[in-house]
Amino acid sequence: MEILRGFKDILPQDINKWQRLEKLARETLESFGYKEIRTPILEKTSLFARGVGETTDIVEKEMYTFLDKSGESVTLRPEGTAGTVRAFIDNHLENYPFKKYYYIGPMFRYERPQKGRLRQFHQIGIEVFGIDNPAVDAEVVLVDKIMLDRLNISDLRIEINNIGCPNCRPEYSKKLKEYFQTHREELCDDCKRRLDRNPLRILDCKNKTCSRIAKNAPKITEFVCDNCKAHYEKVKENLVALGIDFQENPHLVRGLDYYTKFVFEIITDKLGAQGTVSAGGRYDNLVEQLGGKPTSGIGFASGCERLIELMVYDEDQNIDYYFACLEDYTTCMKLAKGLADSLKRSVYVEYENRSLKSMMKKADKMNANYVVIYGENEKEKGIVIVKDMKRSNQEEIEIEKFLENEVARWQ
RNA sequence: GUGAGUAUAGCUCAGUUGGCAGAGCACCAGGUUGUGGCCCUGGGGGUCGUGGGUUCAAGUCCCACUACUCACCCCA
Repeated sequence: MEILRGFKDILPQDINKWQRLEKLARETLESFGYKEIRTPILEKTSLFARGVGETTDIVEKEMYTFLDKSGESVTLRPEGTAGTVRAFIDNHLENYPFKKYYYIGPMFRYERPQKGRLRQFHQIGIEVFGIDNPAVDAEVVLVDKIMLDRLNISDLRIEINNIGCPNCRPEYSKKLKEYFQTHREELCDDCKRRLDRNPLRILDCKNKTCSRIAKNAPKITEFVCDNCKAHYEKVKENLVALGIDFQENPHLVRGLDYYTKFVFEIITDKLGAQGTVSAGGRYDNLVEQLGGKPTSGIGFASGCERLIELMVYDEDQNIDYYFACLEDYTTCMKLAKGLADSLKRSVYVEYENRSLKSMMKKADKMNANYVVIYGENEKEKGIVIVKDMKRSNQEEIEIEKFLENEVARWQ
């Protein structure tokens, strides 16, 4: 039996990184008033088709979609926003005072695996509902940035852009199409296809000829409506006020249809081709599009696997007490129980019949702070030996005073 | 979906012009009687990714398949 392609076990050896990532992310997001929301991993296919966009690559060719036993088409979530919006509408969260949410969990996309790209991957994301104020756009970037700082991830750059709204983007899209149409023959095959479907994506093409042509393409800033323009300018002002460095990238576009106005990406060049660590933006029409009352929205999503590759930290895996039992396991268990239960210390009782030497070796490998030795000699004398592995010394303690003695040690 | 590279022990990898399957790390056991790290000695572990083919003989050469890695694409 082998694991599915593009899927990965997260092993005990690596779990410290994951738990640290989740802990620091939660602390950061909760300190800014975000509440966790947990939505199902499986949703109706139509949610993503309508939310993410029928013509996006995600919906067209990357979703894990199948029929359930009732014949309903269901899909493993490829991203977190659609489900969160659905939950917001379904549960009438517009009447709940907290409108800022975060999620952590697995997402699924059927893509060819490569560095920083898996078929099951994990995202940490936030969503803010019902706040039009451009100040909150800046807050979203700030929260993302602080989270990354706390994870000790550096050398990142923030790129932003204004991609307009349904009032102004179609006009820009049309102009862009006209422009690229005149260079049609020079474009790569992918871009020829994009010309009809989503000309904005040509701006993002890495093909040399395409990007050269794109350089002289009409700029979206010349077409955005006054509303979008004013919003974007305010976001920038707030970012500057918060001391967040950013670059404007007029070629930054998003692959999901729901984005409007302000979009951003946080990028590293340490991860090869998949350098986007975090990305997000505003989606002012999505709630309405999915059947809710007109409600604005903004959020971001971060790729956990990518964050983990970039996290810098000192690993410190250990246990507090290793119990080297030479015969009387019952007594060892009772002693260990006291430590774990009342003192909240991590304990490991050795149940394998090993030599003392091999137990000492194992305790060393587990990076135990203390080894409690209890064998025939100790039993006769009514004591236990507690060895301090870091200082390499040991003491004999009367068995009745053991817990008391250890309580004192940790005070 | 496309391209390139890789596939030998739990891990990282050697393996000459085809001729008995190797190292380091990890694991286990010893190095006097019940004490870790360093060192020394020994041990267990491999259908050489899978299936064909060439050959007296294939880890090695040929073909197919599969998986992994990176890149395209796409995105977090």
